[in-house]
Amino acid sequence: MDRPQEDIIVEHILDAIADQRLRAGTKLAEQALSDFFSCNRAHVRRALATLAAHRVVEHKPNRGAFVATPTPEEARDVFQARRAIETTIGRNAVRNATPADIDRLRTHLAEEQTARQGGNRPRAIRLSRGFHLLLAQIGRNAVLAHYLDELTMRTSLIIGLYGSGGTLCADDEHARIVDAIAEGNETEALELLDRHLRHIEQGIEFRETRPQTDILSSILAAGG
Amino acid sequence: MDRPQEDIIVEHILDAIADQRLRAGTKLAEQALSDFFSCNRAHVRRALATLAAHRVVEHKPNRGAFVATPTPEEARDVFQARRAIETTIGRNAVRNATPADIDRLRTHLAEEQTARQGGNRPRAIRLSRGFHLLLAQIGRNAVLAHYLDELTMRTSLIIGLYGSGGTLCADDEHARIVDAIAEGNETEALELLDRHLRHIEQGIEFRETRPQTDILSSILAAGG
DNA sequence: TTCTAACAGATTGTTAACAATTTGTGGTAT
DNA sequence: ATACCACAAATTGTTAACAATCTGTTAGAA
Repeated sequence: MDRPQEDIIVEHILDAIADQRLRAGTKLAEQALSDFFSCNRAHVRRALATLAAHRVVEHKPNRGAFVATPTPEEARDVFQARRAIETTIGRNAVRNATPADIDRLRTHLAEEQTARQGGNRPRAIRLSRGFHLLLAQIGRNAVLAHYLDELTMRTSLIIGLYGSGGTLCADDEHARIVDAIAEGNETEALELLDRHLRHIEQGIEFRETRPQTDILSSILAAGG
Repeated sequence: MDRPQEDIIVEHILDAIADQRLRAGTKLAEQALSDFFSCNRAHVRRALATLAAHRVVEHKPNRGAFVATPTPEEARDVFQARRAIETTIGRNAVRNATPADIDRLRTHLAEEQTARQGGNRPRAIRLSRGFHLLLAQIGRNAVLAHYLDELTMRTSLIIGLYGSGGTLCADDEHARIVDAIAEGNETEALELLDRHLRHIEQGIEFRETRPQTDILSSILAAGG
């Protein structure tokens, strides 16, 4: 692995953001993080620099690092970027998907449904995001996959900020996308994917946001 | 400004990469950088972490940081990602372009032509990239603009590695794209943009690459 | 000559101490 | 009661020293 110590911090925080445990605006105090990860502040500071470069953390001089708070304009841009990127990802997926890939997708769908029916919302959120990342993996373009990874994390922040109560990918939409991919019906798959993304976007509603005062350590401890 | 010291280092190195002064594989020694920027190594290390997150620097444990060396597969992915992103950027540009924007584009084209005819290759490279970034600015999607910024820098590295001698955006192609935008002809503009990007990609040819032994300080000193 | 091993120098990695800034608290005056 | 100021605590920012690792050179043996 690359620089294990720092990468662990980065991954841990990214996971917490993706899972909507860490919410927009939460302060990421250096001391708290270096305590939690049993490392020194230099590691934490570099990890925070990395996270800031990924645009999921904002750095305020002399005030510290905070989980990014996307503006409504940024939210709009993120969704448009997702449509642009996932259209190409979807096309790649349709063209590259092997039977084994279709199996992986269907297995994933089943897990999603189980989590949803079992009322396991945190897991449903994670798997819902995982579906989109799985498509990107099948599409076999690492650059687009990486950008989608970033965008889905920012989407998590946006939904946490502006989403109505139960905002979540409808998994019957996921299922229909898989059907279209399995049939090799590119037009249909891309149409469904685009509509799906627009549905997610429609589920958000801009409103005033409150300052965040969550306690960091308990949030991070909840992670896998 | 955010964290001036570090951001200066990051911007300086990004500029050098975009301008093809810093080539793939060049070692970025911490001491050399902290000497050049008159700062301490902690700043340099955080700047390098940021650059690594942007995928233009690779970090090898205990060996140091190097300008990234994109593989042929990565190059292919970068170009496909550019087509995906710039298609949406182009559409936004056609729809949002004001007469003032068209003026800016035409002014830019003139500067490009001057640089090219005057044999000023470094400036031609910078302006050629600038054209694409200007389109992104007119498109008014900050997320896509940022990704394009990253992708154009990676394109610079790719062309530096695998480009045939005079690989450069043909500026008559740029001019025709501007014409289509000025006419509001979206289909034509997007078609031309896509073809333009494919032409750039066709100008590269994968071959073995040599280890790089450039001297960092003189490269950075050449920057604006 | 060629290969190996040991050493010295240079570079990266880690840590702790100190400085500067902000934040919260308590007291005082209006 | 409220506004304001001063002080203390906490947090971020900066720096230097030290440890670990790698690189290149030199000497010696096959």
